[in-house]
Amino acid sequence: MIKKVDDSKNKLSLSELIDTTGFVEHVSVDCIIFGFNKNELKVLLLKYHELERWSVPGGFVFKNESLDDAAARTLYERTHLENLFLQQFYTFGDVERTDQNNPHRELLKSRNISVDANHWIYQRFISTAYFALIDFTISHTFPDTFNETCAWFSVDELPKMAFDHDVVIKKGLDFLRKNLDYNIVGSNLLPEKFTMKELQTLYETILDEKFRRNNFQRKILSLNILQRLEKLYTGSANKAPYLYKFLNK
Amino acid sequence: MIKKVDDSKNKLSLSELIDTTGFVEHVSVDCIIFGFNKNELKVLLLKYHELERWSVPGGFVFKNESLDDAAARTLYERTHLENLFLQQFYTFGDVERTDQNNPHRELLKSRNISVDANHWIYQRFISTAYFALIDFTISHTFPDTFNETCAWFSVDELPKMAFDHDVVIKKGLDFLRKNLDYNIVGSNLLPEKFTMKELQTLYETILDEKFRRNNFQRKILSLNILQRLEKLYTGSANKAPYLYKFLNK
DNA sequence: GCAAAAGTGTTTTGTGTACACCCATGA
DNA sequence: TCATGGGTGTACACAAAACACTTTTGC
Repeated sequence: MIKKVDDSKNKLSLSELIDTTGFVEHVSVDCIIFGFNKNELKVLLLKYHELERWSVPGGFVFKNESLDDAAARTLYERTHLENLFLQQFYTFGDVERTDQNNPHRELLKSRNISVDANHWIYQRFISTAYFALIDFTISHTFPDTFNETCAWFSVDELPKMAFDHDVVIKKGLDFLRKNLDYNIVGSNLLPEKFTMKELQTLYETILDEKFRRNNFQRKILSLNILQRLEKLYTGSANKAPYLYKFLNK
Repeated sequence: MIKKVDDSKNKLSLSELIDTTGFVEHVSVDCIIFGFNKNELKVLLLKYHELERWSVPGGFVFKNESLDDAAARTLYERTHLENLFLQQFYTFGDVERTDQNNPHRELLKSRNISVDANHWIYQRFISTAYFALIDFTISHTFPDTFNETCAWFSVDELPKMAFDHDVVIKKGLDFLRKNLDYNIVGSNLLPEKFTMKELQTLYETILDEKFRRNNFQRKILSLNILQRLEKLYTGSANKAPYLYKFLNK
């Protein structure tokens, strides 16, 4: 049914990927990686070299592996990122969801892997989606000589996406907005030390609304989740802002 | 592998249930049915006659069926309830979740259905959970001569549950509380016409806290989601309360 | 001294809560 | 006319929003 090819330079080869002995068929996990940089909320997307469509990192679930573990594992395998804040937010299970923009066929063909036409890899996936939050400033350490390309995209300027991943991202962003937690979002998307203005811009970006400088500061400080540190002198001709860190970090 | 038995009195026989030709293996849906009656939030649970454990209605997913449709279908098959408000809230995927209190073995044995020991029905299920909200006052129309017993239980006095269904119910209740929508909860859990006091008791029950009569009324009315109807004369020696209905009904 | 940006103080507005009072109902 | 429970009005506390002013920084 499956003709294996030499694909050993990859951490997890595609022929292994579709070998069903260990995987739960028709089930996958997807991870949206959110990062924040200069007024923009970004997502980290992957693209196989030979394809024109981008996708969020994800993969299959082993039969003896929990969904949460599968999310963390596939995230690591495809980005080398570890110990991220990961949270499940929705499971996508429409019948047509993998019909559109399904890159599996061309991907397997271009690699000379022949798979039976009615193999489950061509059928509908029930996909449980997670989102991860990471500090954008350490993101350039990603391995970009993987078997795929990775790049950051602004959430409102997504490229051509595989499957229904544009819908997945939209829903993930909705979830992030509705369940906004000052502590979790701030402490995972910002570097360890940050100014009040950076924190404010982060929340303004995610929620897509503006706050008053002074009222925002008062509200955040009243939550008692920040520790005030030294001042940050940038050389500009104005009062130097304090740096802060989250108490739980 | 599977020895069929005559089970034709059931809508969906167990032998069909474990016949894997049409189902996605290792995947299921579960539905928590919430009902409200006299200061108590209840869940509708099912029990096979020969078993000691109760479970929420649920079932398997056809390969050409969406998760949402599967939830609605299994709910109908096992309770004959249709067109309910149904919402997905979480997908449970821990490896040990179906090890504990798994009734499949004894159920199949008692019905003389022999299934291979390593059949997927004995393995871990990835289960997407939904909750439904229904008007308790029409609930007595359920068929109770099904192939199982069904009964209402208070959410804080659950019987011995199959699998991890107690955890599923707890998480569903949490979701309901955190995402409380006055419109959705009220218009699905109450009869068409209701008094302000009934509405208040509903919210007090779900949120497990008390409100002031007058302040609650003001707050609800300010949302402009209710239509005031005629008064309700009960024969008691006090001012008759207005009846209300939701505008979206 | 000046502009720019940060920090803090004060006033106003709005919402939630507590208390009080009046009204309808049937015995 | 009385007890009971429903409806409405008002006062207060607190938080959010709006506005104003002061402080720091480098030129």
